[in-house]
Amino acid sequence: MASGSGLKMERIREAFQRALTGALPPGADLTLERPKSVELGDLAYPCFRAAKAAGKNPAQLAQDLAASLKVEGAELLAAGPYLNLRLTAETRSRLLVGSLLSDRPFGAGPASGRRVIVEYSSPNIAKLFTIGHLRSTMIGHGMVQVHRFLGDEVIRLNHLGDWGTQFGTLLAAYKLWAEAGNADLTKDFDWADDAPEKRRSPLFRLFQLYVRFHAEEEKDPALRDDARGWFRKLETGDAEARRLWSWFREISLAEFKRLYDRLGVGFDTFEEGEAFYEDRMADTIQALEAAGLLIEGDKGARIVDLEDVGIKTPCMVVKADGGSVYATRDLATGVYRRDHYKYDKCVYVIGGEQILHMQQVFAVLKKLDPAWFTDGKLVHTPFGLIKLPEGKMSTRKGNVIFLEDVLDEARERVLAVIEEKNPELKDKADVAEALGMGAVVFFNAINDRTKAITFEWDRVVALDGDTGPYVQYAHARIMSVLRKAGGTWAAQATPGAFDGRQGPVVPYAAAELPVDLAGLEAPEAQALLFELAGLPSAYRMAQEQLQATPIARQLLAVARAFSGFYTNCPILKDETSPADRDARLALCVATARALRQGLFLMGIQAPDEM
RNA sequence: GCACCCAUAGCUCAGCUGGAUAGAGCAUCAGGCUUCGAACCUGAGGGUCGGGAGUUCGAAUCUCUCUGGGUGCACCA
Repeated sequence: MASGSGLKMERIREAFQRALTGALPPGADLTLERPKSVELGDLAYPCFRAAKAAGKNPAQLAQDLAASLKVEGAELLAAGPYLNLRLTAETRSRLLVGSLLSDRPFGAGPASGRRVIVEYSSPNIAKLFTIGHLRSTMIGHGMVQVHRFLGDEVIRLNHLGDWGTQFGTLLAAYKLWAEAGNADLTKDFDWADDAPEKRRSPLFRLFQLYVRFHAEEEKDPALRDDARGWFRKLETGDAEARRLWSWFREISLAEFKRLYDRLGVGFDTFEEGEAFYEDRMADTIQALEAAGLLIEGDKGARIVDLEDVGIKTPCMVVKADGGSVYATRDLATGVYRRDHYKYDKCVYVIGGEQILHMQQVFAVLKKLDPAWFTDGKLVHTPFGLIKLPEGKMSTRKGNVIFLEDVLDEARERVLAVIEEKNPELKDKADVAEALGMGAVVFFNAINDRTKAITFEWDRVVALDGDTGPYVQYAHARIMSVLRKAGGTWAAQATPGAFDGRQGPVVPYAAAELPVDLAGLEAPEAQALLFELAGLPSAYRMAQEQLQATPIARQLLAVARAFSGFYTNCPILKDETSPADRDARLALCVATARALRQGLFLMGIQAPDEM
C-alpha cells in the first residue's frame, strides 16, 4: 500500500497539466484554480481562453477534454466552462492526512537561496507602545515567518527611532521638569495625574515629559528653540546630551524588549536604528553629490529632484541649516544595507501615511545606483492607521490606546469566560494570555492591511465568530478528543521543543497513516480535507501579498470545517467502528497540526486546553 | 489645489488579481446539549457590489468620470 507521504498534490497537479498540454495547442495558459467547494473537485481548469483560441464554446471544450483526458487517481468532470479534477475520497484522504502526518512541514517550501530583509516595528524611543505599533510589529513578524517557512533567509531589523529632533524635546523637558526633583525618573511627577500602578515606569515618565512639553509649547513657542538647542548639542557631541540620550534609549529598549517577549517577536539586532546611521550620512550625501543629484532648493536646502520619475515633491536631503532629516537617514540606511547585507529583497513595514516618503527614498536610491536597486528590490508594505471612534490617535496629545492595556483587557475578558465555562482549567493565567493575544493579533491580521481600522473594544477582543479564539477552540477540542482516545494519539499532535525566535516550523514527528480511511468518506470529512488542502496556497498568497490575511482566513475555513466534521462524524462513540475511529483520529491529528502551524506563523499560540 | 488609498448585506469585512448561483462573522429570527468540549452547530431573512459611461464572449474586479470618506504634499519623524 502506498504510504501517504509518497502521494502529493503537486504530482496530481503536474499530471493534470501534462494531460492538458497534450490536448491543447502549445503556449496555452495552464493556470489551475481552486474550485469553490469540494463537490466540484480539487483542481479547476477554466476553459475560456483555450476555447477562444480554438474557436470553440468553453463548455463544449470542457466536455471534450473531460471525455478524452485521463489522470491517474482522479476523475475529470466538465462543469459548465470548467474542467474539474476531482480526487476520489480515498485518494484525497490518503494524500492530505498522509502529508500532514509526515515529519515534513505541510506547505513549507525548499530553501530558495534568497535573502530577504524585513524592517518592522521600529518604535520611537521614549514613547509607549500603542495599539498602532501592533500593526507594524505583527505584520512584520508574520512576513518574517512566512518567508522563512517558504525557504527564504530572513534578516529581521528594527529601525529604532532613536535619533532626531524629538530628542531635543525630551532633553529640554527633562532639564525643565525632571532633573531637579526626579532626576532618575523613579518617582511620579507631582504635576501629572496619578498613573496606574502598572505604568509607573521610567519610560512612562519620559512619555509624560514628552506630552507635557508639547502642551506647554502651544502656549510658549520659545520652548521650541530650547528643544532645537538641545538637539544641536546632541548632534555636536555634547557630553551631557549624549549621556542622557543614551540613558533614555536604554530605558526605552528595556521596555520594548519586555513587550516583544510578550508578543513572541524577535529581531536580529536592535543596533541598526536611526542613530546608527548618524555618522554614515556624510558618505551618502557625498555619493549623491558626486552623482550630481543634489541641487539647491528654494530656501537653500539641498534636494534631489524627482519630477522626471513622476514624483512632484522633491526629496530633501540636507536642510538649509546643514542638518539632516529623516530621508537622509533612510538613504544612508539603504546604502548601508546594500553594502552590508547584499539582499534580494528589502521589505519596509511602515504606515501608509509615509507612502510618499518611501517613494522618494526609493527613487533617490534608484537614481544613485540603478544597477543595484532594481525594480522589486525595495518594497514598502503600507498599512492603514488604527483610529479611535472619536478620531485619530496622537501620542503628542496623549489620547492613545496603549498596547499593554489592550492585551491586558483581552486577557481579563478571556479569564472571565474561563471562570464561567471551564473553572477547573489549570494554568488559567497562561491560557488566558494566549487566547487574549490570539484575539488581538488575529483581529489585526484578518483584514486587509491597507485599510484603516477603527478601534472598538468589543471587536478587537471578541472571542467568538471569525476570531483567533475560534481557531484556538477548534484546536483545543481536537486535543481533548485525542487525549480521550488514549494511546499515542495526543502525542502525535504535540510538537517537539521549539522556539519561535529560531524558526518558523512547528516540529512534529512522523506518525503512521491508518490503512483503512473509509471512515473519512462523509462529506463533512471531505470538506475538511479540502480546506486543509487550501493552506499551502494561503501561505504563498501571504508571501506575495506581504500580509498574513490569507492565512487567517484559511485557518478559519479549516476550523469551521472541523466543527462540521466534529458534529456530524462521531469519533469515539460506540457506533463508530475501530477502523473508522482510527481514520477520524488521524484526521484530527492532521487538523491539529495544521492549525497550530498556521497560528504559529501568525504569532499565535494554540493551547491544548482552554 | 495636486497625488495616493478606500467605497460590496443593518454593522465589520472576504471575494484567490477578468470567470461557476457575489460569500463569512456580528446583529435579528427559528431550531439543536442524559451521548467525543454549546467559546459550537443547523436553518431563515437581508445585495441596483457608491452613481454614470466605456473596454469584451464575460466586470465587484480593468479604464474614464462624478460623489462621499481617509492619508499625504521639502526644512517633524
